[in-house]
Amino acid sequence: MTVRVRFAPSPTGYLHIGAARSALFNWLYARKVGGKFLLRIEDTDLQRSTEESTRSIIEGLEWIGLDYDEEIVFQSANAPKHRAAANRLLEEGKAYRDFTPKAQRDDANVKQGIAERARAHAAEGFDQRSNPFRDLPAEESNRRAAAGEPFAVRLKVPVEGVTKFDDIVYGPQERSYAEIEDLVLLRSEGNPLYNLSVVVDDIDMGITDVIRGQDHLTNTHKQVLLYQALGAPIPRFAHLPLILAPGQKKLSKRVHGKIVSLTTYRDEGFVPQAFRNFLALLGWSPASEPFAAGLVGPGEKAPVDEYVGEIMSKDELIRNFSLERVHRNPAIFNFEANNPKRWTDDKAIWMNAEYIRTALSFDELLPMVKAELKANKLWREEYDDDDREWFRKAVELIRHRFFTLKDFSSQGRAYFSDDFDFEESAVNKNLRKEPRLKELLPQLATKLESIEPFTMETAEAGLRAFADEAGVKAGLLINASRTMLTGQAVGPSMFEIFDILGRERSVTRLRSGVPWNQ
RNA sequence: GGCGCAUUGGUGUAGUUGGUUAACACGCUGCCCUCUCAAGGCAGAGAUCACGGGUUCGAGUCCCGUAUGCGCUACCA
Repeated sequence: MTVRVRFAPSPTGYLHIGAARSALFNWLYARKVGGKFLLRIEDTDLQRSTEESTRSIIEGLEWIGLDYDEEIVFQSANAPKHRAAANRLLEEGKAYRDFTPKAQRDDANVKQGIAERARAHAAEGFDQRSNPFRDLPAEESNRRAAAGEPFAVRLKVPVEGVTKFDDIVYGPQERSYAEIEDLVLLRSEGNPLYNLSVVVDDIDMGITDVIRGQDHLTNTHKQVLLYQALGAPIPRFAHLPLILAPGQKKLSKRVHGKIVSLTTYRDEGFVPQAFRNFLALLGWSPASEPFAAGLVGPGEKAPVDEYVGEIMSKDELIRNFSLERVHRNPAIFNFEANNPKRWTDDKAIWMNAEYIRTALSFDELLPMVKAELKANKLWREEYDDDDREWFRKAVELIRHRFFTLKDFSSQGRAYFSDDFDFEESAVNKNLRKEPRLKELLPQLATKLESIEPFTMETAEAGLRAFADEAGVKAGLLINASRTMLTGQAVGPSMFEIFDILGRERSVTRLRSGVPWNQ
């Protein structure tokens, strides 16, 4: 049977990186086994669901390269099916009407209220099967319903027994019916609830493998009960460890802000391949090669030089992926809220840099750099045309020290525009500390103008000769030139900068008095 | 409170029938390279494998307990 998996987010906000990771694992699994990856938007909570959020989910998946098969399913459109399923269970006596008036809950402390009630129940030896309407005769139930009395529909969970399932990640799971309440299927207003909707839709979509967050592990028992009541085959389940904040705290937008949203990474200049690679390694890892290949027997140490790298392309990720190697312990997303250098996980930033400088080919990198430059009005059409080779050379020169795509328009600005800012610290360090530079640099410019031909080598020879004549160290002129030409104290080799900027722009910038006049 | 899940350096992880000095990546420190900053190369610090018992000649690996964290315990999803 063909594997069919789904990613089923509720569109109540940005796409959380934990959800994105779930989507990724579903997708990797589907691609690995030649199955189908489906997308279902769980928009049953009409108050909280927004179209904007749906859009951001779809954009997020597209950005990170997860393509889905078949049409998107909107859960709200299936409400009639969910109701029909509940009514069928009602008719078959597997569910019942609960005429207890709906309890009012204040949204502020729901969790706390639930815990308190549960504690009270436990203290008095509460029986989950104590609902007085559970065994109301059908005629009376029908009569009261017909009379317009509001009711919720609950599943009639048997008094004795256990639900069991084998989780691919967490192993065999068992839960006594005594631990499971008669869950509500339909609210008194007639709207289906989460567990019912999920199960009915998963059956409807022919889902064979349910891969989702570990927060649903105990819910699964309720869903197994529903599959059984509905007479449908039970899919395989694989629950994924949660992604937590430092200190093992829940990663939430309210306390952690934009760091949890996938789109943040797009907006902050992440390469999608890099972020996908990073995410894949959160809660999963490939078998290290010596073990995978059987090169190392039990008890033997794996030779270090056979370690499999962590930088994996889409195909490598798919080839190596397996649900069996997903971990059970939660992964911590490491970052420091008040440290701009570590606004997100170090390793994510490192991996992004790795993609920018080496993992990506120039052709793969080009469209991203282009988009970044365009967004900052630094793109010129000639880069795609007459200046194509120059542009390539410039990008190859600077990409090796960048961490995000944004660096191309900030640190890299001086390569693409004559209108760039001088960093105060660079000016102080490389220019102001030596007053003679104000005179020397224009003289250097004149010297460079006389050099024929103007190349990396001749520029270097010219500069060094000029330094000797002037009786200063070459390093002084080199560092000063870097600041004059790029506005910065750091960057590529100075002679490569001369070469890439060309004689005319180099000379003009050396003569500019701008940094001194600021 | 009940039930469930987890626990290997700061972080992500490897560690496949229990077997010598617990491995790799990120981060950190130092050195080399050098016109700066990265990158790269080399070296290093950092883990009594949550804690306490038990089984065993031997436990990160098996068993029990404790602690901590997380999840579920909703007419939320």
